[in-house]
Amino acid sequence: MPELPEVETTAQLLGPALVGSTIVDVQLSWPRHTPDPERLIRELPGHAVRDLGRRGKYLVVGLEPSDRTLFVHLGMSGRLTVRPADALPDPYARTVFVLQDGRQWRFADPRKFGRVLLVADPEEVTGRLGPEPLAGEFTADWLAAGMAARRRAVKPLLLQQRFLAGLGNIYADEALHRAGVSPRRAADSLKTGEVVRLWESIREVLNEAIAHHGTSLDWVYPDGGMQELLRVYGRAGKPCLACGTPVEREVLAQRSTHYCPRCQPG
DNA sequence: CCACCGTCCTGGCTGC
DNA sequence: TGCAGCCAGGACGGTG
Repeated sequence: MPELPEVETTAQLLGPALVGSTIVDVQLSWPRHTPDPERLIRELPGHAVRDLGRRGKYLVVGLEPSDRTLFVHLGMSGRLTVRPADALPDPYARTVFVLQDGRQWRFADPRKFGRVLLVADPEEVTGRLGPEPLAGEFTADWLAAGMAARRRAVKPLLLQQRFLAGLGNIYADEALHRAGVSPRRAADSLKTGEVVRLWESIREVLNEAIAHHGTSLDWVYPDGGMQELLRVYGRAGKPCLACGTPVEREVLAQRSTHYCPRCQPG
């Protein structure tokens, strides 16, 4: 998916276009995107966008006058755009929020793995998420304690959103490479220095990706500039940028995993 | 707690 | 050129 940096980029790009706009209609061509389509159609119109934020990989839309919250998860292929009233239709626009001035806020999602959720209590969604990697709550000490309590391999642990919110397959691989930690290492086997390096690497790679508007993905962010800065993801067989050893790819926990066998031993 | 599998979906790429 | 098969950024639920 779109991971944390891509969602953050989306929130920053859409904020100026959406904040203050009122939603007057909701059109669903793929109702399964949302658990209760009729409720969405009934309750959302009339609300204005108060603010736009992000939590983990969710776009968080604060609404007024009621204090309901709209969450959008982009899944694997979701893309959010705001288009003029007379824009050509998008065959992949599964949900269209029509704004008062006629513009269309579109959720296009070819693979249909995305989600749209309207809730009264945001905790219904955020309560199942681990800490924000870029917030103060995510400290090296917290990471060390969390890892020490888990025996599973470190990469699948980093992908678990209830452990830490926002990392996906690309940035998990990148963070582990920067930290010099093998994705297969048991979480509780990392030494303190390795945990600290991993903590720094996670924050570094996410901040860098946000600065470059995320990574180019087929359906999502064709202009993301992080693509060329990836060191292992998608580079199987190519030399590690640090040591020249060919990058390896293997499947770990059902996910393709890229790493340098020399920089990330074990 | 954890490894592993299936499921939800479609489009693009690869190789025959 | 055509096309079947394989692959993909996520996440959940079930099983052992």
